[in-house]
Amino acid sequence: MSKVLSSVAWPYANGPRHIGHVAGFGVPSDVFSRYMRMAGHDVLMVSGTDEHGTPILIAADEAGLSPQELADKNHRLIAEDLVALGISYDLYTRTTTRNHHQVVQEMFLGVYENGYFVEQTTYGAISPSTGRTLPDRYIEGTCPICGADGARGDQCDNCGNQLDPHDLVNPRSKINGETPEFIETQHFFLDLPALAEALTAWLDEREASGTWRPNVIRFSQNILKEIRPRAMTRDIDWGIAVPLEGWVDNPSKKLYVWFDAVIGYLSASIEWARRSGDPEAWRAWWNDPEALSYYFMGKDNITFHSQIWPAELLAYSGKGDKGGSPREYGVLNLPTEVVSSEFLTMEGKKFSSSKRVVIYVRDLLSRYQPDAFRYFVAAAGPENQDADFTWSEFVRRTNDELVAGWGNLVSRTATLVAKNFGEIPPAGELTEADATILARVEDAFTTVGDLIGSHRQKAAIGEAMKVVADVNKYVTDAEPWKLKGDEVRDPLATVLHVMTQCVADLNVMLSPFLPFSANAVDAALGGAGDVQPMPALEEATDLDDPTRAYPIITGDYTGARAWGRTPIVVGTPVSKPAPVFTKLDTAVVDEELDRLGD
RNA sequence: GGCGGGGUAGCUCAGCUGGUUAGAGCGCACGACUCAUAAUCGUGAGGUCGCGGGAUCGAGUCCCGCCCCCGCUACCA
Repeated sequence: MSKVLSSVAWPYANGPRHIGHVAGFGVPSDVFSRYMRMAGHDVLMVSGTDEHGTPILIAADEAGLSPQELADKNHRLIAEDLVALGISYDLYTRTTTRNHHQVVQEMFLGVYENGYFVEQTTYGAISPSTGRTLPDRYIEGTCPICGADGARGDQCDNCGNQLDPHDLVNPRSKINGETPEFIETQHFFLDLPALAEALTAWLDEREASGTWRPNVIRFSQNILKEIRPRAMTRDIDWGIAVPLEGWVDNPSKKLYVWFDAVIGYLSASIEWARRSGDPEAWRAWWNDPEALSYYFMGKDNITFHSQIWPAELLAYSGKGDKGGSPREYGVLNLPTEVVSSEFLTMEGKKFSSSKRVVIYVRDLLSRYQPDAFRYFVAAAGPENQDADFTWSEFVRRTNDELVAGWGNLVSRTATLVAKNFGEIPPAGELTEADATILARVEDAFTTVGDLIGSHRQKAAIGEAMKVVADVNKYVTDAEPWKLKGDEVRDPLATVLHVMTQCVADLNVMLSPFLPFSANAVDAALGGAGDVQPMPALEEATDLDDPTRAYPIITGDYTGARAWGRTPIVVGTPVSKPAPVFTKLDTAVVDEELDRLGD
């Protein structure tokens, strides 16, 4: 049994999340975490809403809200969506808590005292009307190279050249059209070159483990080659204050959102510990070198998890070229594995809210079962390469695989048992076919478990579904519906017992993927419906500010079923079940396509 | 431009360090069965593995060139 930290990417609070987001970090992290708990590990699963940064300000301005009001609104929406998906966080919190601010400032001071911050004067754009940093991408103008209009500050889409915003002809703000002002400004840069050697050693060691996805490790090593200092502060009035004299009271200098967001993994662990009653409990996952940590995200976040975050941890721990020693948090663990998904597209196109090429989590779950979506992501998601979500494929996967394959096996098993015995019958002497299918199903725990443990969820659920087909075949061959009469009462009981055991096993095996229906199937077989514990939304008080409350996601997952066969109990009453999965009318394909923009 | 990924049956995709007649699911055709949300089981049709070269006894699987598609490209989050 190991301590396993399950670190899930922090959804950004500038709006509700679409299914592409949760396909990347949500479903994979939950499948993994549920499985690891069942396998006996001590899992701490944390995340939260990322609420700082320029896009929040822009979205708030558009909505006529303050940044905090906008973040409050979206944090709640996002948290509700994640609960509805059944993502089993131990704590899902947010970055505007007092606790998070304190932890981020402590991390800053640790890095600062060890000498890994260098103060530099830079030349940057600000909005004259607000005084805020104007990021490159929010500046547009005429390309100085090809003369095309509409070039962005970072790059011209017309000629493809990398640009400096200052070189643009007639630069203007994309936010309000005003002409940006270029000013000299002081910032703290994280001295990444001084950490490059330690980062390289860490990545080499991780590569040697052979567990990282090849594209993630290669991309990470690649960006290391061109490593250079990066500014960790911004001219902005929304964010976490820089905890140094002359800076802390400056309302227009804040820490860069990414500096603080990745620290969320640590601050959420600490918040969880404080709420659990043992404020030091988080250390078992962060200070013990034996503890494992897995980070789940979409590929756009790789840089921040395989470079910036490890660099912050190394710098705080005093493990770069400049040495140093940690402060109160001690030496902190680096990621065991950065598990990145590729991207999900929507009907062949990139998700785009403005073009209405999108389906939000909330809208999908208002019309379809969460497990149908979870199944789609696990079976056909962007695990190793970009994957396309289409409504016709979603309907097909649901109807032909979930309903017709697995749901039907559950249904025919429970019905046969209910009709013939009304309870789980005892097994008599096993035939070779009985023994073979029982062994086949039990062996699959190892195969499927190993695949989930190595983040090959597509292969894992594919293998489980193959076993479902094998059990269906066993039933067809055994023909229990032909066993009528007292003289075949025992053989009938045996077949139904074996079927029920196989279904119960498969239900446990599929439960990390399909937690809601796992509980329904368990109930259909006369169980308590408690195979998979579920997360809940709670209204929590800020630990350091009694006047403030916010929703968190938490849960008690200690009751998760063990990974492996649990013998069914003879005599358990079983009645004819209602369908567990809803078959979809193929008309929904056209209905949903009509909702999309062109 | 740079980096990365991908182009394999109608569709979605497996094919690890090269080796017998290239696989799965779905779809399609035919058959079996009827316990089951018309679900299940079997059989079959269907591919010059993007294009062109190359080294090899032998390549979808290695090397070179080319053509398409997608993503990332760091002070955007």
